[in-house]
Amino acid sequence: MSEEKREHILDVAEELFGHHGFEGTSVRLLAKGAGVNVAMISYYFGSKEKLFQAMVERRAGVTLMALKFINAKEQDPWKKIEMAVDHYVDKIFSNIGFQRIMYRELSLDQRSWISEAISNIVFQNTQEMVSIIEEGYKKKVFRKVDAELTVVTIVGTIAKVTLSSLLCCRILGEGATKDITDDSHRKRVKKHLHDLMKAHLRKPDKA
Amino acid sequence: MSEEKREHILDVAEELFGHHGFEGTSVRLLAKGAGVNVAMISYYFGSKEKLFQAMVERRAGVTLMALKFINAKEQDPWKKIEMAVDHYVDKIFSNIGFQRIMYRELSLDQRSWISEAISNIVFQNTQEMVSIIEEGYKKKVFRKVDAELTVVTIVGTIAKVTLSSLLCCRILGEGATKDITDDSHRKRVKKHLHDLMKAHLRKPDKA
DNA sequence: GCCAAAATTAAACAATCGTTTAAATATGGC
DNA sequence: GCCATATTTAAACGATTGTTTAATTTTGGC
Repeated sequence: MSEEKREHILDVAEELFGHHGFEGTSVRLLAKGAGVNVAMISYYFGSKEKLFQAMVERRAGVTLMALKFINAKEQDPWKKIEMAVDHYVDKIFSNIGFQRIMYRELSLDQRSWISEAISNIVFQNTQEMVSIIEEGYKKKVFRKVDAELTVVTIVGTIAKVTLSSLLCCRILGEGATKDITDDSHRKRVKKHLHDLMKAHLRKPDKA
Repeated sequence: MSEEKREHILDVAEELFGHHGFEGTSVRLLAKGAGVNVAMISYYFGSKEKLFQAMVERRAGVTLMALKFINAKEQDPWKKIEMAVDHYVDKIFSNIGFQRIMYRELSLDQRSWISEAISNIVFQNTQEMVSIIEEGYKKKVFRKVDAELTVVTIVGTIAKVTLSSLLCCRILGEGATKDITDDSHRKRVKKHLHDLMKAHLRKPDKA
């Protein structure tokens, strides 16, 4: 099979699985969406579940390397946190569909091996973020906080905003005209998280 | 139908929908789980979707009243925020299954009327929390922050922790022995959020 | 232009889906 | 104990599920 056709099917799969879930997306709908015959899904990928797996594996693990790169750089923890937050926000906003699939899958007990794979990815990313915070302790620029839950707060905030366009636009209250992918939302989330982390990690003024 | 039997079916439905999703839970599985004949689901509730609706409506809207009660009390905003956070944590930790169903449904384009209903509930709760923060502005005890995203941060943190037992226990790293519902997790999340909000909302010391 | 391999097709497969039917049983007022 | 109503049952309904089959078309090296 041509590589571009395979990629096209995976693109369509990500789109449809994102909107309707795994069980809610039939093989016939996938085939029609990709403009191929129903039998081609089994022919190319083996099964619906293996197509799902291929779709997950295509996206997974890319974030980790970027985080490691940020963390490896020789610079002050404040800048690192800021860069990591920006990277997270950009990454998730650029892959909202896949983001929703990941967290939906994590909350289900349906395909445990995929849940575990996703869990591994998220866990490794979290650890990388934690090590940034811990470096801040050592360099005595951050106060002691609950590092793990601080990372959860960052990721959780972004995940919540990108969970639902409908809800996000109502809560952020910038009119229904703007889509969730609008740049203003992205900037606003970044600003909020920078502000939040600055206040949260700053050492108290010695009185 | 006896009220207790109806409640029992709804309990089982919440459990199964929570673990396997709407499309992943067959009517026959629901019936077997509740110990009734398959036909009884249609007989009692009309359809699988109406059973789902009944299950959602049973839980929805209860949180809002409690929040309004907290907000109505005459006391300082710091105490209100603390109480609201505690209430949110307790509420969500006590209904993890339903929590997962809500956010899963919000991220899907499958049953739009249910998504809208859930969106309404979450939005109203958010507004109530925002008004607590805004009262803090007026009383000049909170600094100006992005109130809406601050609420998203609180809810997002709790949602992320309760999303997956597997992931939560790995990130929080307290051994696989402890379940996600363990009291220590709940306390730790409360402490983190109290600490976070204190740092985030505190007015900077005038230097 | 030929031929084996790969790709694509429509049709059929058994299994399961949500729901309905019609018969059997249980219930409660009289 | 009788009868109308409500409940419960097993069986069947047509539709859709994911996958396979077998026939057909397309492809690329020689």
